This record gives sequence, C-alpha cells and structure tokens, in this order.
Amino acid sequence: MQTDLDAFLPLRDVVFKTLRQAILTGELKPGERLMEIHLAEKLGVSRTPIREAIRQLELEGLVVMIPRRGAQVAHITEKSMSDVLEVRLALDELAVELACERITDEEIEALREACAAFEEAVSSSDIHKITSADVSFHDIIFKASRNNRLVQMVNNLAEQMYRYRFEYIKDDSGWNSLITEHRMITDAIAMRDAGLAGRAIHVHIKNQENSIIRTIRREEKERLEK
Amino acid sequence: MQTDLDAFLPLRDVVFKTLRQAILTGELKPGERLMEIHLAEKLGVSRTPIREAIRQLELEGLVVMIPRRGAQVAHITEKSMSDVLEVRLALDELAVELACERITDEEIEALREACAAFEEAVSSSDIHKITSADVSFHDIIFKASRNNRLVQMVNNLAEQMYRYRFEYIKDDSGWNSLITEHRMITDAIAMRDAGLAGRAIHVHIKNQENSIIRTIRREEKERLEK
DNA sequence: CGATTGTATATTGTATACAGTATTCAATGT
DNA sequence: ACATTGAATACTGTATACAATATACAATCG
Repeated sequence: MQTDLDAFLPLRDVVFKTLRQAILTGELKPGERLMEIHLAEKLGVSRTPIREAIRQLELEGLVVMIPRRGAQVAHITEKSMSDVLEVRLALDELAVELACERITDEEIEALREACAAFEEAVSSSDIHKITSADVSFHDIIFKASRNNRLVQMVNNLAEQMYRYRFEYIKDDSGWNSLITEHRMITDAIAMRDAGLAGRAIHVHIKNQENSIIRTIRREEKERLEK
Repeated sequence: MQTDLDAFLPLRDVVFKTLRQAILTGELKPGERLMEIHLAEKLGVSRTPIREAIRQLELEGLVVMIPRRGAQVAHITEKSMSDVLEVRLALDELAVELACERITDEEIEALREACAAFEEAVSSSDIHKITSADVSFHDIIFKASRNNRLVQMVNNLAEQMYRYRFEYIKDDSGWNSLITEHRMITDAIAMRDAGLAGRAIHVHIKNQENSIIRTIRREEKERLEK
C-alpha cells in the first residue's frame, strides 16, 4: 500500500505531497496563508518539515513567499496561466518531435493501446478513468522523448493546470474531438512524422488552453461580482 | 553595494547563492558531499539555513539528495547536458518568436545597443566583459517575450551551462561568428520576422551546444585516463 | 581465513527554544 | 475627529538539542 511506503519517506516529502494535493484540489484556496505552527499542529509534525515542504512548493510555483510574512497559496491569474500554457505548448511540441525520432516499435504499440484505452474510458463516461487514461497516453510520449529533464519540466507545468483539468474534462462536448486529436497524434508518431505530430499536439493543447482560459475568465468574473 | 543588500536577505538565500556559486565555479566538485555541520561551521550559520539552501539546490538540479546520506554535487554527464540543451533550444526559439510579436520599438533600440556593446566587448578581448555583454543581450530578448515563467525556466537551464560558459567564451576562434549570429538575431527581431529569428537563434544555440559537448567529452576522457 | 554480527561514530531527520520583526490596536496628543 | 506613536502579539528566522539510522571497523564464530 502506498501509505506504508509513505511511512518511509522523510516527513518533508509527506507534508509536501499533502500540501500540494490540498492546493491542487482547492482545499487551500489562492491567497490563503500557510502558517507554520498551524500546519504543524494540524499535521502532527514540527515546523521543520513544514518549512522545507513550503520551500519546495515555492520552487514549484504553487505558493509565493513574502519576506517575514510567510507563504500564501499563489493566485492564478489569466496572465500567469497563459504564460504556463505558452511554455507548455512549446515543450509538448518538442516532446512529440523527439518521440518521433526515438520511440521504439514496442512503445508505438503501447501508444496505440493507450489511445484505444482512452476511447474506452470516454465511452464509460467515468471522469476519473478518462483523466487517468489521458495521463497514461501522454506519459508514453514523454518517456519516448528520452529526455528526463524535459519530462520533469513538463510535469511541473502540467501541475499548474491540474486545478483546471477536471473542469476541462468534465465538459463532455469536447470528448469526441479529444479522441480524434489523440488518434491524429498517435498516427503521426507511428509514422514518425515530426512535423505532422507537432501540428497535431499543437491543436490538442490549444483546445485545452481555450477551455482553461474560459474557466479562469468565468471565475474572475464571479469574484468581481461578489 | 551588493553585500549590504545581502545583509537584508534571509540567510538561506545567502547560503544558497554562496553554494550555487561554489558549484558553478567548480569549487565544489561533482560527487562531493555537502555535509550540513561542516558547511554550517564554515559559513558561520546554523544547520537550518544550510538545509533550506540545499533543498533549493536540489530543485534546481545542482545537487542530488540521497536519503539519510545527504546531498552531493550533481554529476554532469553528456546525456544530462544534452537533455538540458535540447530543452533550452526549444525555449530560446519560443522566446525570440514571442519577442518578435511583443517587443517595443524602445526595446528594439536597446537590443541594437546591446548588440553593439557586445561587439565592443569582443574587441576589448576582456572575457568578463564579453560574458556580461552576452547575458545583457539575451536578457533583453527574454524580457521582450513578456512571459515571466519562460524567463524563469530559461534562467534555470542557463545555470546548468554556466560551468561551461567560460570555456566556451574563452575560445576566441568563435568570437566573430558570435557577432554575426547576434547581428542576425537582432535584425530578425527588428523586422519582427519570427521564422527568421527562430532559425538564427537555433544556429546560435547549436554552436554553443557543440562547443559545450566537446568540452564535456574532453573532460570525461581525461577522467578515464586518470 | 572469511563471513557475520555488534558497536561506535558520524550524519541526517525532527523537535523545540529563542530572537527579531512586522502587524494591529489602542492611547494620547493635536 | 484624526493622526501618530508605542506596546502587545503573532509570526517568521535562526540556533540548538535530541532521535534515528547508516556506515565503518573490529571482534567473534564457523
């Protein structure tokens, strides 16, 4: 079980994962202050692991530090998100282009299976299943890029979008186009056509971008109306 | 003065900068262990800021953590560096393309001046002057991309190359081509021709890449001969 | 002689104590 | 009534003490 494995992790990592999860799920809201003593009591540890976890969250961009005032959950603005998406698009294009050069035949087969599994997940209409199938699909591509640094950076950026991923997937009007996009990407990579694959992933990410930006605009509007 | 400003920074940041500098200059060699008590005594602070600085270095990829054994300076392999360079190339291309769209006329003027200043620095043959003129030149482009996340990520990647930057610049045979490349980039951006600028920066980074990879190969060879 | 286990030591992981500073609110003076 | 100042408070920043564990070396057993 995972919880048993966690018992062997340093507390700072446990705290880090806990806090990250809380931020990504919205349990800790943007602007909310992270007070060390309070968190330490709540999680039943001392301040030291809390501090170290907060430092990591800062580097990941999930919290911002104000000197002598501590950390608070980072606000997501339309600008900051479009900055993230702009970079993510470039890195995703790089990943598929590299994957076209370096992917093995076995991995192409795995990609086809993941593509089919995604379609099956969509037909089940199970949101959780769909998101995890989507992650699996893209993970195969990232791994096939054979560039660990790239994988790490894309994962970090993807994290920034997680708060909105659910909203995006929830909207079932886009499911069919998601399937089409995944198929195009899969075929392009299988043909090892880097240009085609790049354009396909471009469309794919842009569609997500539009959806996420729409959601943020709606949220900002609601905030102003209050 | 900068040292005065440092006095107002948290100790963890001072320690972080100190250790980073030591790693980048080679004072702390790859594989060398970073022992908290030892560093604390050496820098005259307690273990707490040392630990927090090490966590940051870990996230930057300059040290690797081994559980219950502490941190050691990350080894640079040809593979890890080519991973970095591959991503950097993509982000640099993105930066110039965005800059073409978003740069102001004032910034174009500043870019031209920085380009001229670089040429002057080269004619002075002062390595330090050349490197800082080079950084200034590229900084203008990054800022003109109007994407803070991108700037942050490129800076992080550039850091990984600093250990080799000196070696690269030292070789005066490439200086003239550097000037030509800078001019091409400047002109392309001034014309707001994203395609041309992208190709120009591509050549520029690739040349650096070749030089750095050559240096690493030489180093690895020397290590094996010992 | 080799392997295995035990113990000492060094080092990280965690908790807590102490210091310094920013914020808040009230009191006082204008 | 408003501004300004000062003290109380709450929090972060830093240091240190304590606990747990990995490593190295030595002693003992097969």
